[in-house]
Amino acid sequence: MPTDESASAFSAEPPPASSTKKRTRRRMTGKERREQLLDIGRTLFAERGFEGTSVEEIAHKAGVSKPVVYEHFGGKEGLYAVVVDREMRRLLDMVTGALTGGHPRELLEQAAFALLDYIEQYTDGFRILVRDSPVAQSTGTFASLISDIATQVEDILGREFKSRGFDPKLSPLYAQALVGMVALTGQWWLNVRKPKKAEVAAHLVNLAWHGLDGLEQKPRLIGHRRS
Amino acid sequence: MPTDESASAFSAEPPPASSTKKRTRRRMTGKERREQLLDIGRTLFAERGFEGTSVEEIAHKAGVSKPVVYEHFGGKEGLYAVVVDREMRRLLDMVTGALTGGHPRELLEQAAFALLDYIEQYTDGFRILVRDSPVAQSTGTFASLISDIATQVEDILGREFKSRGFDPKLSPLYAQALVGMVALTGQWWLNVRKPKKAEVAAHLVNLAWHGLDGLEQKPRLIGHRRS
DNA sequence: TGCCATACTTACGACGCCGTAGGTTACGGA
DNA sequence: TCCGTAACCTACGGCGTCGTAAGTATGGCA
Repeated sequence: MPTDESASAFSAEPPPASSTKKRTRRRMTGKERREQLLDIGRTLFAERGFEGTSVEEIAHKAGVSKPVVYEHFGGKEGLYAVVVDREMRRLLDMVTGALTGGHPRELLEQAAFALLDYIEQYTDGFRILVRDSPVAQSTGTFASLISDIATQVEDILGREFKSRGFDPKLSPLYAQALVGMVALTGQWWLNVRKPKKAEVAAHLVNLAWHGLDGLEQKPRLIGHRRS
Repeated sequence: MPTDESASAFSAEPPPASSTKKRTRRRMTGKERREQLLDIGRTLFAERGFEGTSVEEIAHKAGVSKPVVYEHFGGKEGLYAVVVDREMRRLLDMVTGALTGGHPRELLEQAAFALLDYIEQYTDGFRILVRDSPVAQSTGTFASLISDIATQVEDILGREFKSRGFDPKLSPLYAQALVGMVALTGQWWLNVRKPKKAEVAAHLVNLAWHGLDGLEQKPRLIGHRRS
């Protein structure tokens, strides 16, 4: 069950020492170690939050001592910043990359599906993005990074709105609403895993597109590409 | 600007000592102090999170020393638990209390409006509910308390679904989607305050009811009671 | 083979925070 | 006016954590 990308190619703990001789621990290149620390940090931040995670623990899980972390990132905040930055990039890339197709409904489908994809593939990253950043007011005054993501999606809606004769000033509102819909449902789905992802996506699009009034019984995705 | 209810009737700091004689500090009854600590705790937890808040700081802001907090709540977790419990009660009361009217669309309107109301009136409480709980897996495996709230709303949807011939197994999904929609939008709205609350509610209901396809240009609330 | 940059360590100082032991003050009633 | 109870305080022990100073091993390359 591939929960999260884990590039760490080696066991974090030193090998069980089959021989009496103390097996000299594998030495990584700077880059390798850096990536490994990022992976571990992401995992820990996701499950304990920023303040709840200690540098010592990160270092320990990497089978390494504290100063190594300081060497690479200058501290906890540094590491966290890089983790968050990468996840935001990734999510944004996935969402915008999925926005193919001209029909607005197709766009909606792709976006929703991409977000669910991200949530499934990079669960830890998603958990971090949903939490509050420690250095609040960094980007502005947004409470959650996800809310921030939504603002980057709103221009897509804005264009659509304009072409339909709606007030484009409302696009941020609707963007937040749509993202919130998918995000919270995704969060819930992570713990239930009951309907399959594609089915969840179909229902979400069904709701977003037709509304409660025109709800269909057995919704199907139209422009569905990847599994 | 009444951001949050703040029952604290006295300044937290001791009076600036106008005379040379050390002005003896006001003494509260147990109940008063308890409420005051809850207020302060709510505020601090909202802005710094659970782990980021220290008992010392809470006590200090109350113009009191640490052991007082321990006397009343037995520790940080105790205080936090009470704060969370009260906020969940409050939100739930407001939402369920607003569910009057028979037409499903009216129900939706009332609920959405109530949630926005709560967000506006008890901002700090909302911020706490949106964050993760420190003792995760306490209620189950839910990441956010809001998600938990949604599950308590789903049976309303469930009934409606059954009467419409939809699969009631899907009501949790749609409940999460609807709550997520309002919650994230509310969070965003807290920092923008651009359209008025009633207008936001109208648009949200518009989206939830008609969907993107049947969007109306100037939505109006129907069963709108209080301001 | 020997050098040396780079990866990594042990050890420590300082600080903040949790939680408690035990003493002190105010206040209301007899 | 005295006394008991409820509200509150000072002072500490202990722990975990951050971040740094200074030294050690490793392995590629001349």
